[in-house]
Amino acid sequence: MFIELVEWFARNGRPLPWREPDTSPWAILVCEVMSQQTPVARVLPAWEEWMKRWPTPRDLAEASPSEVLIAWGNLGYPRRALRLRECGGVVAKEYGNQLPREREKLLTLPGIGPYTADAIIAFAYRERSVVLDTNIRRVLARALAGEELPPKSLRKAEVARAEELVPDDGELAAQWNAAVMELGALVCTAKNPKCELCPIAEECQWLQHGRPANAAPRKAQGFEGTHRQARGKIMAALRKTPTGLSRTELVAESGLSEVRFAPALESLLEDGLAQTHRGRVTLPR
DNA sequence: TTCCGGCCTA
DNA sequence: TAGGCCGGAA
Repeated sequence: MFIELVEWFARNGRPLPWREPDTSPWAILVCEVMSQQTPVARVLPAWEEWMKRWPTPRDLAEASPSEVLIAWGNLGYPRRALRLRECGGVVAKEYGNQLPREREKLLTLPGIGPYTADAIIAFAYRERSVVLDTNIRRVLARALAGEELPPKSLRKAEVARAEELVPDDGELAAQWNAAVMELGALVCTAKNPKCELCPIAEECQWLQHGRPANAAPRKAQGFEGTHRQARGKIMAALRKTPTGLSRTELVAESGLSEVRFAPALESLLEDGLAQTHRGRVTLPR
């Protein structure tokens, strides 16, 4: 399985700039955080500009929150932009501006959870780690367990199953993780997978069993999204006018009704994504 | 309109 | 361990 996947990756992997060997660990961290929520096509230009502007953790930490939020633009989930900046501050102060390599230390950094820590260990430091993002989880669920999709939350058994496949050698482990992830992104997709292009189709339990649908289909998103959407509209208005707006102007600019506006603004203030300043609402200074 | 995701909180 | 957080593609 290793050879098939790594050879497939060598031929079919996308030439993404952060895969260049001279990419710094910090640049890879930035890319991972951006990619947590956003398709590669939109991360690409944002990452290029971001790294040119703030090449090291300290550079980012020294920028103001409002600058950072404006540069983050519409990448989504702006709390993560603030956490990334805080993360830069911790790395600058506690680790001499060098991203640590130990998993336990990475996990203490703001905005860095198990997936991102493992991805950094693999892709920045080329050391062995068990990377489990949704792409990899889906590929393994299909190939090994014959299931269409993995469960929502990670169980120990799933980690153990993945662990067995990761090579001992760090460089080979990094290649394995990258190859499985890319297969999930390009071929073994959630919908309409291209099994005819899959290098491990012969071994895939899911394909051999006729691609059965998941036992319990994921429940529909329903009616949510309105609050998040309202937050997004307010953030967009604040990015557009960094000098700030009166509350009345902000209601108008966001196009929200008062009943949607009020709780959304309140939650943004609580999250530190906005602040009030002499009767005006602004991005955090 | 529906779908996607890693971190964090409760 | 489930649910909230964002925006754009399909």
